[in-house]
Parts: sequence; C-alpha cells; structure tokens
Amino acid sequence: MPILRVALDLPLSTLFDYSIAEGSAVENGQRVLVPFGRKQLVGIVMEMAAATDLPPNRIKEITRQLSDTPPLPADLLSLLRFCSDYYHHPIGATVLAALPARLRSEQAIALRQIEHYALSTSGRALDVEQLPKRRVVQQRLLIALKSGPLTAAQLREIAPSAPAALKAMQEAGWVELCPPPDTAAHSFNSLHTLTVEQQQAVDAITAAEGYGCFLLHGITGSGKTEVYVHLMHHILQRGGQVLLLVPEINLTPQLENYFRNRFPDAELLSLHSGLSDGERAQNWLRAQSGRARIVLGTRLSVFTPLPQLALILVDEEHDSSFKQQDGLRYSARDVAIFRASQRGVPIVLGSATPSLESYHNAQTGRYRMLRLTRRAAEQARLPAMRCINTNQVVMQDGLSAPLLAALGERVQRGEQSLLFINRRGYAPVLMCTACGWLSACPHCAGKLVLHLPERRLRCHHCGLQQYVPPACPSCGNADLQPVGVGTQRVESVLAERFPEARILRVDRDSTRNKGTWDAMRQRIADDEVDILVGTQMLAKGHDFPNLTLVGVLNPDSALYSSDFRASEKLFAQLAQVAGRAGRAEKPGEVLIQTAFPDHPLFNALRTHDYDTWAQVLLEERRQSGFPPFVYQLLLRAESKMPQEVYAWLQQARSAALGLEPGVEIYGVVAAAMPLRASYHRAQLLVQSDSRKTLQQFARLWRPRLDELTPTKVRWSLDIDPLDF
DNA sequence: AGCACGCCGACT
DNA sequence: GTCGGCGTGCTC
Repeated sequence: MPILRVALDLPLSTLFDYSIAEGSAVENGQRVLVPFGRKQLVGIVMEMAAATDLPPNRIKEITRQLSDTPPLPADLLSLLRFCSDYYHHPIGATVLAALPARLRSEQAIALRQIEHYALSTSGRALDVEQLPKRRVVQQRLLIALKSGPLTAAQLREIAPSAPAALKAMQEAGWVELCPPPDTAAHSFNSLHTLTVEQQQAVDAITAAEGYGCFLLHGITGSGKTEVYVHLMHHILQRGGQVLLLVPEINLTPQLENYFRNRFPDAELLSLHSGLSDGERAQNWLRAQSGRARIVLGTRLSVFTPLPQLALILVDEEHDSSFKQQDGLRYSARDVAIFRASQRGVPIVLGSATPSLESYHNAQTGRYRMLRLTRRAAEQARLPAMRCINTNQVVMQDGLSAPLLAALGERVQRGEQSLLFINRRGYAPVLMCTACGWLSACPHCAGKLVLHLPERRLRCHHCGLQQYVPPACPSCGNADLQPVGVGTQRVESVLAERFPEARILRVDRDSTRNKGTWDAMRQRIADDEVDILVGTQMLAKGHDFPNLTLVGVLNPDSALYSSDFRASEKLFAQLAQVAGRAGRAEKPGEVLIQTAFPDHPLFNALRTHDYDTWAQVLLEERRQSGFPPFVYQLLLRAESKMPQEVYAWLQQARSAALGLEPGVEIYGVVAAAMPLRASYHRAQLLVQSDSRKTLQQFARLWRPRLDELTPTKVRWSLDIDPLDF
C-alpha cells in the first residue's frame, strides 16, 4: 500500500501517514486535503513510503488532491526541511507558514492570466484631443497605450481608476485584450555608466560559477542599487530569475518602480505582507511558473518557488528585520545563503555597515568582499560630521543652541533638515513633581509614553492606552511633568521656534494610515517640507536631494546598553541617517548631540571609517567570547506566574546539563523586558564555539523540552538570537 | 493547536 | 442527580 507522508500545520514535529487509492498518482510537494481528527486539513506531501510503522487500521485515506496548483518544487521542500531542522521548529508548521494563506486553504485557486491591453485599430486612429476634456484618465491611458501594450497592473499605476476607464474604452472599441508579449524579449535602460568599482563588483559576481557569497560593502550613496541593476541585466539576458530581499515593505514600492523603469519588458513582482491574500497567492504562482523574472520581497519571500533562480540579492543585509521574532525564528539572510548554496547560484549581501557576522566571514574568506568606497555622483561628497557636547551647551527640550542655529540657517536657505530621534510620542514618561510617581504600565516592565495630541498615555509594548490623569494617582498633586523628549515634542518645539518653517513628523503614529507615508514622501520630494522630524523610518534608503542637515538627538542610551550588539546597531543606524544628508550637489552636515563626543563610535563615524570600527568591535567580541566567535541558542519562556517560568526553565536547564560536551549552559535570567502584557519572561542561553555541536545539542534537548511537565509556560527556541 | 475524555465541586 | 472546571492524551 503506498503511503504519503504529509506535513500539517500543527506544533508537532512529525509527518502524518495517509493512504491513497490504488492507482492515483501523487507527487511530492502536492497539496492534499486529509482527515485529521474530526476536521479536514490542508497538507503538503513531503515524501512517499512503501509502508508505515503504524497499525494499518489507524491509517486514513486522503480526502482528495488539490491539483489546482503545481506541486512545490523539490528544492523548496528541502529548503523547508533544512529550516525546520536548523531552527528546531515543527516541520508542518514550517512548511505551511511559508505558503501564502490561500494555498493553506482548500479553496480552489488558479494562476490568472495577466491581461494585456492594447489599442484597437480605431483606438490607434484616435487622437487625445478627440476625447472629452473631462475624461482625463482615458486620455492618460490612451497616451500610455500608444507606446505599446500594457498590463492591468501597469495601467492601474497610471491612475487608480484605470479599470473603470478601460472598461469604457473597451466598450467604445478603442481598447482590446491582446496576447502577452514575447517574454523572451529583454530590454535594459542603462542610464548610468558604472564607476570602476561598480564595474569590478559586477564583473566579479558575474564571473562566479555556481555558489559564491559576496559581501558588497558600499558606503551610502555609492550606488549599490546600480550594481544590482547590472547584475539583474546579466541574469535576465540569460533567462534566469532574480530574488531581491529587502528589509521592509516601505521600500518595495519605490524599488519596484525603479526596476520596472530599468527593465520595461521583464515581469517583476513584489511579495510582502501588505498584499491581499489573493495577490500574494497570484504572485507566488507567477514566480513558480517561472514567468516572473524579478521577485522583490521582504523576508518571507525567501521561500518563494523560483525554478530559474540564478541570483539572490540581500539589500541592507545587516538589518535586523530579516530575523523573524516569533514562530519560525529564522534569519532570511541566512536562509538565503543556504538557498544559494543549495541551488548553486551566487548571492550578494549588500550594506554600508555590514553585520559583524558577515564582515567576519568576509575576512576569513568564507565570503568575498567587494568594496564601493566612493559616492557614485562625482559631486556628492560625504557629509561633514560633528558632535555637540551636551554637557557643555544649554539644552532646551532636547535641542541644543548650535543645532537650532544650524536648523535656522537651513530654513533661511530653503534647504531641508532632518532630526532623528528614536522615540515616538511626546515624552517617554510622565512624572509627578511632588512624589516622584512615574507613569508605569500595569502590565509591562516599561513606562507609559505620553502622546500629547491625543492626550493619552500609551504603552509601546502591550498597546495599553489611557487618558492622562488630571492629578498624580499616587499623591493627588496636580503638577505632572513630561520627562524626556519624543518626536511629538520636538515637532511642537520646532513649530514654536520656526513658525515660518513647514515641519513634518514621520513616525509610526503619523504614518499609520495606508498611503500616508507615500504622500509624505511625495511632499518631501516636492520640497514642501523644511524640517523633518522622525524615527528609524526616515533613515532607510530614501533619497532626499535637498536635504543638507541631519541632527541626531539622543543616541547615548545605546552606548551603555547591556545588549552586546547595541553599538553595532547604533553605528549602522547613524551611518544610515547620516547618509541622507548631501545626496545631490549640495554638501551635507551631520550634527550629533551626545554627552560622549570622544567615544570611539563617534570618532569612527566622523572619519567614515567602518573598517577600523568593525575591527575594534570584532576584537571586543573575540575577547569576551561573543558572536561571531561563538554560536548561541536562546530558550525563551513566559507565563503569567513568575515562579512557573523560572521553575520550568530550571527543569529545562537540568535536562540540558551533560547532554553534549562542548556547549556552555548559562543560568536562567530575566529577559530584557521582564514583564510584557502581563507575562513574566525569562530565558536560558546556551553557547558553543561549534555550530555543529550546538545543533547536535539542540537535537537532543528539544524532545526533552516537549516532555517536561506541562505547565502554562509558553516557550520557544531561538537559534542565532539577535535580541535578548 | 484543537478536541475529546475524565474525574471532582456547586447548581437548576 | 448533572453542568462545567481544566488536567491528560491523542491526532496518521
């Protein structure tokens, strides 16, 4: 009797055996509907066997095959097996989590033909002037279609109401559906000639045969994207597919347009969490069909089936959003590297500030280092950086006089400035001047942040919201003062100080609604903003040509953080914001307000010397025995009852002792955020200088954790953890 | 995870 | 007498 071994979305580390009617053909990777308990579940056939260990009466037959989608390719199945194995996450949960939601349901789905529209004979004869003046959308579509057929998606980008207009134009007989253009056609808009360094990088990568990992270390503005474009061109010419991973969806629409302009004939799609389930599934199938040539996506897209995959690019490889922080805690960058080696294709990790892991790998020869040391636009110089010693100047609401003066100059000259603070809200905490009461969150270890426009106190960890109390809840004193500075406070101080300036705050609160950030970006590009105040969001990959001043408000907390990666992250972040200044012909200036102006981090930043700084950090890591010189695994646990977490972790620790020589098992300690949303959190670190030993240990340990006396403790294993 | 089974306390 | 609490165990 043929047996199918099926992966199901359950927190169990096994496959489930099913029988199948004699004579029906099933392939590995096929979606199937199976009876499970009293329910029907969608699963993926992972393997087939001649027999099973279970008594035959317990084997059920599959309900049916879901043959409307092609089976997942073998290389994807083995990639998912690797992930399940390496991250010690149940196989079924791993496989099903990689699929778009629509493919996890039994609902029928089919790859829709992309509809291409072209002008009919009468449409070609039609002149724009002949259309009614008010039919603006129809006019624009007509003009666009005069240069050739376009897809519905492309037309929708010209105007959101394109579908309705198209329908009208179809009814009028001007527009008709046409067969898709020859996909073998390839055209490339080579806008720029490459610099010598860029060309060398492109040559080195295109010369690679089979797998090779390249670290493209290029300073901000050095034109890494242009290198990607030329590499894509090389691959597309040869009929291959390219996967480009980016940290955030914010960046995908811009990049999508950019690449679409450069490769007008290539089918390009993006995959990220902002898509609807339907779109996501369509894009996935289109990638799997091999028709999509360029796939642009966030971390989850590393699992996209790509039959012609020929190159993987990971942009901003140091970015921590490549690491998933729940469920399957994978690093998309690391999975991408595995995938490239599995498929025998080159992979490029791009960054201005590589992660120390990657940098170390480049130094030891595992990766090949390619450098871009110059800004691509000849006139664009690196910004001048200066520290403002906050101990020696008067500070008002977090702003120093020299910074305010510099801002004033820019406002007068009509140039843009950016102030960077990594704190949302008005003030990080509210304090009672009489008794010292602080606005603490009742469910978390953190403080409630004051959001003044809404007059609310908010917890950034659990989402709790409450109105600002009229008086101190502890002593009744009416004088409550905001302590510290957030984006809203800076915004309002600046509005008072520069009443004539147009100020825009960019943070998660101000951009919450869909499309707001796009609109804001447009306003910035159109020079309708003088001063930008914002968080992280502003730092990443946006080009603001008229921006000449960047101010950094309070970076110091990272300098004495207990997180050993804090200074690595801070350097990357500051280098990134600093890179926003002076991207075009105007020189940029960066002012950093700090109490430690002589800190080596700022020295390295001032001299734009990532390499020396990386050496310093690596030496520190080597001496204190931190990654990348050791490998780590973290067991996290949380429960509403604090004693339970610690007792459970102690049991886990006892089960770990003596399992495997060559691993170091640390003590049970509280998590960095010891209480979040009423859950008490603690963790246990295990370390080894051999990845293999650590894996071997985890393989032995994981089943014992499953068997520990069941409690209400939620736990998870985090391999190569980034946050503690 | 989800859902059954099962064995003990307060209710129409 | 039984409704329902959540501990325990199973799902191919």
